[in-house]
Amino acid sequence: MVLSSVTLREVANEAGVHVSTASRALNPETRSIVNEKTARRVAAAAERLGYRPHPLARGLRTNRTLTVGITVPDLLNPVFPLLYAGAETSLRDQGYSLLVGAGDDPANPVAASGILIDRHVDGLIMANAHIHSSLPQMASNQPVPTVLVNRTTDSIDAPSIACDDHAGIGLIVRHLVELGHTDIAHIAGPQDISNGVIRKQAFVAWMHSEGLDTPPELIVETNGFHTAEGRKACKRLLDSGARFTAIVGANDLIALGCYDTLAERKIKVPADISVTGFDDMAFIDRVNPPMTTVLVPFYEMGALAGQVMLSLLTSDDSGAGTLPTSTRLRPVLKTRGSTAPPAGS
Amino acid sequence: MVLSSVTLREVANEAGVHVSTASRALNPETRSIVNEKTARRVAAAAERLGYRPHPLARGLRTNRTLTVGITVPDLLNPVFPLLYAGAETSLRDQGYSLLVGAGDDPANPVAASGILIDRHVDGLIMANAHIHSSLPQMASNQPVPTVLVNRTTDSIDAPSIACDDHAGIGLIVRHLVELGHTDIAHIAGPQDISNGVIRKQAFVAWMHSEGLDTPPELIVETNGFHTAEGRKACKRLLDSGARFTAIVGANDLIALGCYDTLAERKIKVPADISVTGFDDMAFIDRVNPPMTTVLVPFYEMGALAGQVMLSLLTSDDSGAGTLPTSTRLRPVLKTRGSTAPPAGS
DNA sequence: TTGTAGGCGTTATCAC
DNA sequence: GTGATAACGCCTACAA
Repeated sequence: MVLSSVTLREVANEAGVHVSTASRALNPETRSIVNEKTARRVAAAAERLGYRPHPLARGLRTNRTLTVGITVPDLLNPVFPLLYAGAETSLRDQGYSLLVGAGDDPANPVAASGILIDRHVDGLIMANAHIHSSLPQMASNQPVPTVLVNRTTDSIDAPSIACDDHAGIGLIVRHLVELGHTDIAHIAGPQDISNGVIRKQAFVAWMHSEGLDTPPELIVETNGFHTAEGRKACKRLLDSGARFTAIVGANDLIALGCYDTLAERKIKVPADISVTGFDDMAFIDRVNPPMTTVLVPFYEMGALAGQVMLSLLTSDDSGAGTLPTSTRLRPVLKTRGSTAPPAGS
Repeated sequence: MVLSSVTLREVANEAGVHVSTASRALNPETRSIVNEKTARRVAAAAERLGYRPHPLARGLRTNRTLTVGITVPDLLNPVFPLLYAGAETSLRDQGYSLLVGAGDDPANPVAASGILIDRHVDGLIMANAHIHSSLPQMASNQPVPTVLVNRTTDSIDAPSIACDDHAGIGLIVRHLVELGHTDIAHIAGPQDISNGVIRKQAFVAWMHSEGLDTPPELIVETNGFHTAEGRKACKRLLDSGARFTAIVGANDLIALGCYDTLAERKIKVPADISVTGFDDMAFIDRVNPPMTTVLVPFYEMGALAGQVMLSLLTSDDSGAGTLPTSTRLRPVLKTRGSTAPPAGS
């Protein structure tokens, strides 16, 4: 239990030593310098008085806040709380707290991170990068140690952790082809977001490698990974008059939007048209019909991002020899009730 | 864009004034004391240099961090990100940032808030209170300004914002009675959480006021508002051999657990048994069957909690005349596909 | 091994 | 109305 605001000076008095000795005794890094016995006396005094170091005073002095910022596009998409939980788990043990910034404005990608930077976070985990996002700069005029997660971009030179979207789309396309589909549509995500681009490119590539065609009218783009965008895009697809028996959604929410539009038009999933998602977000296995999708390990991505951040934060040579690694996690196909052989077969 | 670490002293130099004058000129509270013209000169210099006050230095001096902690039981339940978003919206405009603490350990209710307190949050929004939770204490040995939200407890003397659970259960019970149900079971939440207690009591009260019986075997309790708990409780209910045609779940997740157990036993919802939830969490309208539930305005609750917190934080007389208000927001019945007249009618 | 002194950037209390 | 000075609590050369 946290009790009173005891200062280091009081601990020092209680232990009969001077402040600096108390400081050294309590700091793991410098504990070795101090006499074994006095160190224990100080520790005991600190314990007895319920001493808690003042984070602001310490931070002002050390120029570190033990705080890491994490920016996510949208907290209401359940995958991002999951990502957060992963990162938090990795960082909490080392004494770091997470400060969340939510927002997905492409025009002002730094908006969410700006407030975090102003608060002097020691590092930044970006899950909302746009392709042209630039690395926000820190008060010290040096870039904040940054880790990209979920989305990547070449314009930020930072370690990145993401899902192997190319492979994921491959799982989906092969699954549909095995079911007998040949006319497959794709509702792509925004093309200023890496996931949107990669999944679309992967879709084309895998279709071709299966010997299938990808006519332009069967690929439509959205302005966001949201249900409403999925609804609109699905309408465009249907209104184009093009024939297809399956829709590959760029993520689960877009695919959910397809559910809505198809239901509106009395088109049955999967009897008339198969629909697939991407992410395997919470509860997507319980919608009607349960959605065939690809699991993206968001929790693990977050946990890994946290660990990479830790290694960035504790690397002695700051910036020089740190190698920006790029990790791609393996997706897993989740076959459920939204896919079936095409009507004609 | 945040650029360099310019200090107040540099701004003062640039403007040709002393640091203290610069401080006063930049602080809205004290701007009036300083000469109109020099104030503008300082402001211009600050703007030109891209000055950002150092939050740690300021906080160390003023003993305020412009940070509010929010503790939630479980970020993976989509209602809590919603709550968070509401609070964040209210507080951000006033310059406050939110620090999240997640956890729901009844044995150590302060666990989640402890880390926040240690970081000297200016206030605490508790959404994870247990009935016997005590008010965590601040470093200053004075209680942190606290707002209870979502869950309440008498053992903490703080303003509270919650849903009118009693009324909500009334909506549910009347709905089921109108459908013709008379044998209605309740799967209650944990009885060390206000929502669990109130909803259970309300269930009994409303049943009686409808002239219906509540035999003890038709009321089972869970250890948490989770799907797994709902599954287990539903099994106990069925295995008791008692007859019933409807289950009132203490929240949506518990009701989802019922879906699972009932499906396992080939019992159809709502044909054989009707099931209701509580919260109207995201996507619960898309499960199979779409769940009849009661909407709890979590976003509004969060926003209100943020505003109450602001008034606590800006009240001049600290603690003396502040009246702990208690607000109950109105729930809304959402009739969907998980409820129907009982089989015999 | 321990004590001394200075300063991180800001605000508040003086005096001018 | 403005300037000088101290202090918030902590860490860290440097000196002893």
